[in-house]
Amino acid sequence: MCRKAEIAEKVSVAGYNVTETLCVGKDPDGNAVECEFKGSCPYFRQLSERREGPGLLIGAHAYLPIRMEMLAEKRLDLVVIDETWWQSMVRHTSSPIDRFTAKRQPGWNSRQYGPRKGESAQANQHRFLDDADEFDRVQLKATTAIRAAYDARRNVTLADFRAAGLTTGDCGFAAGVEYSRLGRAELHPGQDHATQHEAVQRAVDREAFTLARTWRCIGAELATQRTGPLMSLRFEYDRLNRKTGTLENLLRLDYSVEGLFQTVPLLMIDADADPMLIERFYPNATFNQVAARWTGTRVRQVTDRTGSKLAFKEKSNRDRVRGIALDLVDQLAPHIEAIRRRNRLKERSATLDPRPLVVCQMQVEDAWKEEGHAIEYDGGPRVPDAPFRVAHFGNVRGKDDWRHTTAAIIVGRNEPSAPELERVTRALFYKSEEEVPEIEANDRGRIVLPKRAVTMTAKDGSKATVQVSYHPDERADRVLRQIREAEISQAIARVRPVHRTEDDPCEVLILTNVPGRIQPDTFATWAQLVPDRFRTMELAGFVPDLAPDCADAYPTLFDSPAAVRQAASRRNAAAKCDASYESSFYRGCHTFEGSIRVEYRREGNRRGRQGTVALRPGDTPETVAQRVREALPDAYAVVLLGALPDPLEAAQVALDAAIELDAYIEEVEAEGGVIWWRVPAATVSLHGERNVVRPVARPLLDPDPGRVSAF
DNA sequence: GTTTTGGCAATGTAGCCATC
DNA sequence: GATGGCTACATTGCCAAAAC
Repeated sequence: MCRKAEIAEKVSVAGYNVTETLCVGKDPDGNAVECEFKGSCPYFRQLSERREGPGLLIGAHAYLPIRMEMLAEKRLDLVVIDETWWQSMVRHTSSPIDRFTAKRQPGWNSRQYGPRKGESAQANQHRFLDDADEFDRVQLKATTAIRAAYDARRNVTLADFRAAGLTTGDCGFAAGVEYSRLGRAELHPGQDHATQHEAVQRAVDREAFTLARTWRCIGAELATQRTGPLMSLRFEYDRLNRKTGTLENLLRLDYSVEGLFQTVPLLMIDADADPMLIERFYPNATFNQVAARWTGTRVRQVTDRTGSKLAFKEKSNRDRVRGIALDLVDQLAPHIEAIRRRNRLKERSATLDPRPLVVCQMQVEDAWKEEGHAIEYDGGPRVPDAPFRVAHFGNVRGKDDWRHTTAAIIVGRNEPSAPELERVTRALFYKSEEEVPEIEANDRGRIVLPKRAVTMTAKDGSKATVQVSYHPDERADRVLRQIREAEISQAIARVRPVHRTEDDPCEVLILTNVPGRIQPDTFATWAQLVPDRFRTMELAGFVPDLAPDCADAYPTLFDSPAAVRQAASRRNAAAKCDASYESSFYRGCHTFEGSIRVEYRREGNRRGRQGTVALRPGDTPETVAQRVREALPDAYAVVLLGALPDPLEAAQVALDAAIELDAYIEEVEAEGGVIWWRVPAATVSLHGERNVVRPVARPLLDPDPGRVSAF
């Protein structure tokens, strides 16, 4: 990227040769001079490399509208444009109305009024004076139309300008006069960045660029058959000027610049390409669809939450999203751990990082930072403790850091307001014959996008009807979808689904009901995804068996022991049998996958109480006991029920225990005894088929199951 | 050393209320 | 109407002291 890109574009727009003005040229005295950054300029490096033969030039989208010698079309065989570039072509600027109507003269010092071949000094001066007179006449026409509309507090229309006699030709002439006031000798490559910036800034101060652009926009719209308000030009009344602290009435310009490379073969690669938007810049484009197969990527989408910006201003909703993410991280933990072991030597590489990616609105990312969560965000330092990585909408395009992530969670969506959407659409299509209709304010005076019902179908055949906002104008609606839906597909594309295999799977969770281009495998509801309070305790790592202990350990989740009981009762009502099996099974086995049973006592009650603690890598009896005491500071005499295996071996131990228990039950039943519950078959099969040579000799219901004290 | 008993922690259900 | 949060109330069951 050029270090003077913003100067380069202005210079280019003014019709100057960018290379001669900024890169390599002559100063006013005719001395050869060059840009201070030329030595480190990737542009020039690419240029010199290319001179040696066929080559490849790489530049940012910002170059698309800039005329540069190196990018002259005759020098190029093929231009390739990647991803959504059209947004970099939209511009907005504004200037005080009275600056546009103020009396001004052409710039005598500009190259426009330099002596021409065979032109006498007198003829030269006449040409200047004639232009000054002509500019006065043109300006008067425009000012008449603008003043009338301004006094009536309405937007100026094309009919107003036509009635005043203004033509497209007038506007082109006036734009040239504005540029003449830039001055010629003020810019040359020998100046340092600051001096050039100042020179351009002086021109900006003189509003030459803005005023010239204003004429160009008016001229372009006058060339249409429309008669209504201008699409590119609006009055803004009583806007605060932050620099001066005064209120101003402004002419606001929304327009788009034109893409170069119209005569050279051009290939655009864009998964979300919209033909109408591309044809706006490249009318002769043809479109080819390339089908891509995804394997190993499972997509789930919620159908009952939109995920607006407003919704995530609520901390409770941000917490719920965090809960969903942590839940998914927990479910994927064995997979993540296996990848980490495999990549142990390369774990510093961001690309190989298996931790899930959460893509959210910027405000959510900022709030999490502020709330002090361990968070690793895109562009920030590595935070190994963070359970997942975070990036925000608008900042994920083209990035490749999440190619091997195990999951992506897309949180909410970015939707522009109706007026903003209309501004962008008008900017894109200001030269077209059709106006962009504007949405009227509702009863409360708010301008909001209407909604319509859209039915989505998942790959599993299930259907969901959701309310989705849209714009009645097709162009605006396409722009809306480019901003909203395309950003979601871009976020999903970060996990590189096309390059995945069954061995490198990825779970994608879309937490918005906006239907995108990507068909989900299945739908989910918000309630299904948000962990309930018991799951939240599990994710926190310690689940006491007793309700009062739950309430004490998690005061933010439960107000009282009764609340725990009630919640448990309701939860069990939904899956009564499972809960009984599970709790019995927990109690029967000393260890379960990734967790261990603990017993402890609390002040004021000598009775032993139990709970389950999630194991972390490297855990010892002391660290487990410490976590119990962190949750319940008055807990003492914490013991672990059973030995503490490596968490990764815990599953094996649990399987042994389950098989052992099953054998015991069969034995009891063979002797005519009755046991009212069985180990659920799913628990045994969960860990896969495994040959067990013989059950462990130790009786399962050993009254002294080898307790390990933490003290 | 064994059994009984009182106290109370823990549990489940019913029902009310607020919110979505 | 569904859901989630709470309290009241009756019942269950555990622990430890008391009684045998």
